Amino acid sequence: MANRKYAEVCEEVCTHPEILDRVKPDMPDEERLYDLAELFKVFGDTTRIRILYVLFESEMCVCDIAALLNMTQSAISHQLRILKQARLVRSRRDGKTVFYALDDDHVRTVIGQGMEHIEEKHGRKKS
Amino acid sequence: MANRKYAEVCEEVCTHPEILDRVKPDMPDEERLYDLAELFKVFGDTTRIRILYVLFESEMCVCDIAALLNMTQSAISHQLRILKQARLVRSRRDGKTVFYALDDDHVRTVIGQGMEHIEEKHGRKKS
DNA sequence: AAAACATATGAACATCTGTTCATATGTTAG
DNA sequence: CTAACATATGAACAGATGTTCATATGTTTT
Repeated sequence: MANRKYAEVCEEVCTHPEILDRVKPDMPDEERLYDLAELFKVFGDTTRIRILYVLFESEMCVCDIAALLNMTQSAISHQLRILKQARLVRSRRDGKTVFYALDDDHVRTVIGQGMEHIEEKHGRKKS
Repeated sequence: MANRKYAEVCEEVCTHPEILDRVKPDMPDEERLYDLAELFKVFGDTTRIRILYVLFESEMCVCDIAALLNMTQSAISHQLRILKQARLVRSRRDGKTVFYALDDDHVRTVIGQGMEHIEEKHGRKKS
């Protein structure tokens, strides 16, 4: 089950074994790629993106975020849990309320690059 | 239906109107935030991440990618369509075969930052 | 024109995901 | 201790998503 997979898909004319053999060793572990996809999955939801954007400004309690986004406290809490598990936000408790904040600056960079990509691609009308 | 939403969620003690009023005008349009989430959704799948990583090395035809990832030609083609719609890859036809390549460098930056985030967060054992 | 091949695509299916609702946990005030 | 409040969480439901299968499109060769 090791290396007859090349031939399974298309004929030998199409696949270029030399490329395959060169590229394959450079691929990261499956586990890393899986984790990476999981991370981006976290960014891939409007509610969570909006939460992150809100936290760009300042730390905030669950209740404030819910009010600001006009959503249920429960919904926000569920999403904050996901963001926290992904280490994108951290929380501190102050009495009854829990304040959430961005955990590091990768969040800003990633979202910033994403925004750049969108602006660039949407804003081109000619070649 | 305008501004009683603050009170709907929790009592006036919790929400801090001055924060809300300060943060709200700084939020991007809903449409942009939606597009941004859509973009990251594209990154949020193992198959697509693997495809992008493969294309880091060189342009490649559908068949080669399928062979390299040990997946169906159909599955890869479907995913390439999504990547192309998101302007993350572009394609050129050469006879019967179609070659795909990364469309710009935001891809590298975003994935790079994502990787950094993962490595950093996984690699911390002490405070 | 027909055969062969690389790629694209529509429909169907199973799986995953986000919200809601009800309720539990944890903290402070009385 | 009890009431009040902020947050967390489990179950359930609806909608989104990725793969497979069958088939269509497009290109080259004969």
